[in-house]
Amino acid sequence: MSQFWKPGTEKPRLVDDEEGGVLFFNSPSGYANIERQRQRLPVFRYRTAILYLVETHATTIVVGETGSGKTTQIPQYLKEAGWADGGRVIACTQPRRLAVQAVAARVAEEMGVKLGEEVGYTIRFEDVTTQGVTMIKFLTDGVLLREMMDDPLLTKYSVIMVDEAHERSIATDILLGLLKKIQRRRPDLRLIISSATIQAKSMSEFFQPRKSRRRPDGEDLGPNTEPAVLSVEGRGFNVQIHYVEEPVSDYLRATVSTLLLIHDQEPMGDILVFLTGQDDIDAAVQLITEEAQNRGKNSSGLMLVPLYSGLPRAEQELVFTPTPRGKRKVVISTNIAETSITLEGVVYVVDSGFSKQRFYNPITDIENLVVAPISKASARQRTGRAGRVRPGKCYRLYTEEYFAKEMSDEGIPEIQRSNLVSCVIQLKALGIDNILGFDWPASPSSEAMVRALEVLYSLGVLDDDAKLTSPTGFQIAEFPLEPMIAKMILSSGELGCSEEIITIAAVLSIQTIWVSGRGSQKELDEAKLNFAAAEGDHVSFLNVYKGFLQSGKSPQWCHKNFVNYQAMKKVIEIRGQLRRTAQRLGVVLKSCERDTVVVRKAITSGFFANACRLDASSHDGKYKTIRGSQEVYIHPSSVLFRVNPKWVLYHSLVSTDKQYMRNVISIDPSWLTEAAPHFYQHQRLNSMVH
DNA sequence: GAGCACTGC
Repeated sequence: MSQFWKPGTEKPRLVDDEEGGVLFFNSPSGYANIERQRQRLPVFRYRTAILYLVETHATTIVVGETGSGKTTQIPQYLKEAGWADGGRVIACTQPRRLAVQAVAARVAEEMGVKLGEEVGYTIRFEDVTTQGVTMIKFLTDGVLLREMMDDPLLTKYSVIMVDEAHERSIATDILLGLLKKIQRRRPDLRLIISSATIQAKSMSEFFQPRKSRRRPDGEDLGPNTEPAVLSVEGRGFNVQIHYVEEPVSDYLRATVSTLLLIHDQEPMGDILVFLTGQDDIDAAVQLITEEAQNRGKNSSGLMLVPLYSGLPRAEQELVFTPTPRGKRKVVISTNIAETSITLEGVVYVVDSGFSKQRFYNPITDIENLVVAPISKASARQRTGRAGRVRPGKCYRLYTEEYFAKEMSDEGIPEIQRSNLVSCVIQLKALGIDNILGFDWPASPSSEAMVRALEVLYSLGVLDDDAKLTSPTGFQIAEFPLEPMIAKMILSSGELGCSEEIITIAAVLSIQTIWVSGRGSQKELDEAKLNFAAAEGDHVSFLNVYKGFLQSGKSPQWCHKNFVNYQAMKKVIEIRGQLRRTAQRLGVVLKSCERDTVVVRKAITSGFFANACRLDASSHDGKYKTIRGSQEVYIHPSSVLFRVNPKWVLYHSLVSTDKQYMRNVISIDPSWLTEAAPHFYQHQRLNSMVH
């Protein structure tokens, strides 16, 4: 989301909204009354209590609702109480980059200091801190995990506050597990776990010491290891909740009619609608437009604004344009508006009760995106979006009984829904050898862990004892990339094509380099053809990158070629970081010029497990994976679509009605045995070739 | 000839 705001620019003003989201703030606040504002926050009443608990307890869990002020105030209280004395640093982690920047800026302003001095932040590509000067440091939890690779005990921090712990992202969960471990070695360290709701109980159980030591009076045994729990009320307005009386069969139609009902009967105020994805949203916009036309004049005052992350930046920013007088803004959004973006002025929320969620099947090793019912916690979060400026109303398109009896309290933590390859290598690199016995806040399935161990073993990252190999395993862990991509970079050094492979790795790290939503699909396809390489998509990426450089990194060139300029800038940035990492690890930086064979061999060294063979008996482009004989097809967006080479490698699978391979190259099967003899025994492969 | 919830290093 960093496209919304660049540090150092003045407008629009961003303010932390206590949920890691960002609020665009209209009226500038005066410096004079900052102190008074701070004291009006609900958390202020708990200042002494918080400081006392942190002083006396190893772990303090703060349950703070929206608008409590915990994120901005607690680090300042800690600093005022001396936790940053003697060169120590107070850390506060956030799940998202933009939240890190916004909160740091806000706290620096409240303290009247220059951002990057006493108050700083670190996110990937940006370290706005000064060593020896910065006392309060905001950072993404991913960055803190990376810091642990150099300093496993995080010795420079006196207090670490993990904010938004209820979101249960993979990085947060790994961090919590590791911090619990660190605590035993560092009695001086204090943890604050900040969570929005109910999870406090399970969180408190997690931080409960296995056997509680008795503390004889007067003896200093360090802090109490029992976690303390403190609740701070929020400052949101009351939101009235409406349920449907009967379950709805078509939530899209129900959404549209609810929306029009609100518009007809309720006073002015913007509406926020939660749907699942782009398809839903586009369909809803069309339905509403048609319905509004049918109904005539009364429904003409709607300003429909779709919102999802795939939308071009300019269109995303439309959600922040002030609602014209006499109009009612209707933002139709994915989950992005649940946590990442906060909209000012929303009074009505329509909640479909669904969102798209990732699920991972360790047996097939496939991640799937599925429309699934949301949790109660999610429903409450969505509801809260209506009470930011004045009392609001939330329309839930499910019954009250369903909410009470069927909905789960919390969603399944991300770590239990994901492929664990990156997560396992990170723990291994931090010296956690017993992955299956690691104390997780929520344990992933052993199948998923075993599958990750297998993949890492086949990549040569782990040895027979499941220990990180040296140097390969340690080197791969150093890269901020999926291990299979990192492996491909290491091999490229030996094959003499690291410059090309690093470009490919950077492109694969971002969602897409193409512009979406401008012009027709046909135009985009034609534009892509200019860069198409017979060898496949990865080689085509190299052509785009080359063209971009030759144009002098021109935005006009991008526009003409349907290439996303922001994405290309990101590619350059990531590429730079990967080059520096590669150099540090002794990977020879070299270009292979036009030799696409070595490029594809390097890709094969990382992705050999994703090899597929064209099924000769079928004529519809059906492939079979070598590993599991699964039926897969080349995605129509690939340059190899309908080309159907006999042997291919894919980067990832996306499953809809069929399993589609995305980002595909053609290979020679002999490269497979060359790259991974242990994985492809000769006999087996030979029998498939003939 | 079709589809990409959302983050992060």
